[in-house]
Amino acid sequence: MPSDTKENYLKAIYSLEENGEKISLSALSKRIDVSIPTVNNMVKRLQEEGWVIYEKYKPIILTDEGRKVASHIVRKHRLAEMFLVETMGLGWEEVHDIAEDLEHINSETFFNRIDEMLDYPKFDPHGTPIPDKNGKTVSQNYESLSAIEPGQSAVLRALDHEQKEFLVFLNKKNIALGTEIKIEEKEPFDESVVVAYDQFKNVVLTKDVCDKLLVEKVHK
Amino acid sequence: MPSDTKENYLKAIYSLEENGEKISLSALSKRIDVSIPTVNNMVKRLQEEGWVIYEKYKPIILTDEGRKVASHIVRKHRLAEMFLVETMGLGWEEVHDIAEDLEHINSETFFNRIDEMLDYPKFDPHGTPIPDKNGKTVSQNYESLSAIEPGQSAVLRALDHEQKEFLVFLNKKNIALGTEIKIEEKEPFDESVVVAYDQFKNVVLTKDVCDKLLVEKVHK
DNA sequence: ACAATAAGTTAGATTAGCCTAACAATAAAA
DNA sequence: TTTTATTGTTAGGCTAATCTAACTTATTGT
Ligand SMILES: [Mn+2]
Ligand SMILES: [Mn+2]
Ligand SMILES: [Mn+2]
Ligand SMILES: [Mn+2]
Repeated sequence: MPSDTKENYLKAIYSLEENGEKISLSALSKRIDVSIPTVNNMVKRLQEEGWVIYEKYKPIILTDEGRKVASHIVRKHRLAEMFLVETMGLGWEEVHDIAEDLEHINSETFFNRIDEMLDYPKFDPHGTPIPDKNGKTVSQNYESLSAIEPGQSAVLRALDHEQKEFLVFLNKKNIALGTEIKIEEKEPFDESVVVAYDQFKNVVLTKDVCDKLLVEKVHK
Repeated sequence: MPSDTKENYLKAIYSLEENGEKISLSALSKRIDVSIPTVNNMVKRLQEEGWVIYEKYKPIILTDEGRKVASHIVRKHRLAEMFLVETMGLGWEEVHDIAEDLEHINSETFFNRIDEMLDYPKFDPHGTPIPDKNGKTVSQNYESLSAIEPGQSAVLRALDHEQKEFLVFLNKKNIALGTEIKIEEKEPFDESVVVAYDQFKNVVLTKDVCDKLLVEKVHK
């Protein structure tokens, strides 16, 4: 088993892969906030231990073993987040940091029980899919709210960032997963939109926000 | 804040102090399973950082700050154990190892919520007191089952060891906290006892086991 | 095609936490 | 009171994970 540190590297590679971003040393360096030489050195070690494949100046690839470990960490992270929200009643904005620690807990018993108590959830509190024990995730086919045309409605299904500030912002606006949002108007100048949802009308959302809201179009 | 490693040293010193054992480098070394020179070196560092007081060839003492940190770790450990048993339904024999990891989680929110969900428990699943936020513990005044005379009864209140094998043994014997045990007979030769409890009669317990069962005498 | 920029590499160093081997001090036993 | 056993100390070394400074290779824009 790799150390917690190595688990974090594998997880970071896995996430970049999940988002279709290119996996360079510098991308990794930014993601885990560590100097490039450090990443360079660590990736070599991960390679020696069979978790990744890396050649000078080429992108980093997870081996099957590496992907298995990484998906297991991600699974534990997302199960933990779900547990913290559903069973313990914490807010979706406060669970990520705690899950960063919980994901490294090494106990099948603990996570099996969480999985069972939550009735085998497929998504975490931010709508992100939870990998199963074999690392498989249900594919999600959402589009960004920015892609929805005026007059159309869409249901919020997931977020593509889980920064505390963003989640607190959504709380303040009373937007949650499942909220049906109607695009009333689009301002061409700054690409902001006017939306309506639940009892709220004429709410303005910037493009930055819309980009991060992953929705499913409503066909009426 | 000290590192997880340092937290473990402080916790070990705290536990030895709690059991009234003398706190030497070699005792610590055995407790945390690390060489004596390593402990020696670490204790010096803990001293520099103000967590302990140590002079060559003298016993180690926690500073107020050190005791505060240590009791907080112990609090988190025991709260975690209680949560794993009471809320998650794990057995008292499987929670210690998981709690060894959970105790280092750094989230007031997480542990406050656990404390709240458990309705502010005073004892962990093994009957050991949980320090409050100020490090205070309710004093327990139990005696070992070995000290109970034939004909007398006593209620099991706590254990002074929580090795998995011991707890599994107690499960097999159907002995739990709260079980009222009557001493029927004492064998002088090997100090084993014959006891009765619930529907069970003529159960033989060795002195080794009785020593570890902390009870409260029943006055009838 | 070439200069500028971005990305990756190498070397050398540091800190935390651990070890063993050899030695010194204290406490316990004879 | 010596001897023996326990306990503590010092010295020297190791690995994991990090850093900065200086340099090299690749990519990009003109
Ligand atoms: Mn998260
Ligand atoms: Mn999440
Ligand atoms: Mn425990
Ligand atoms: Mn316990």
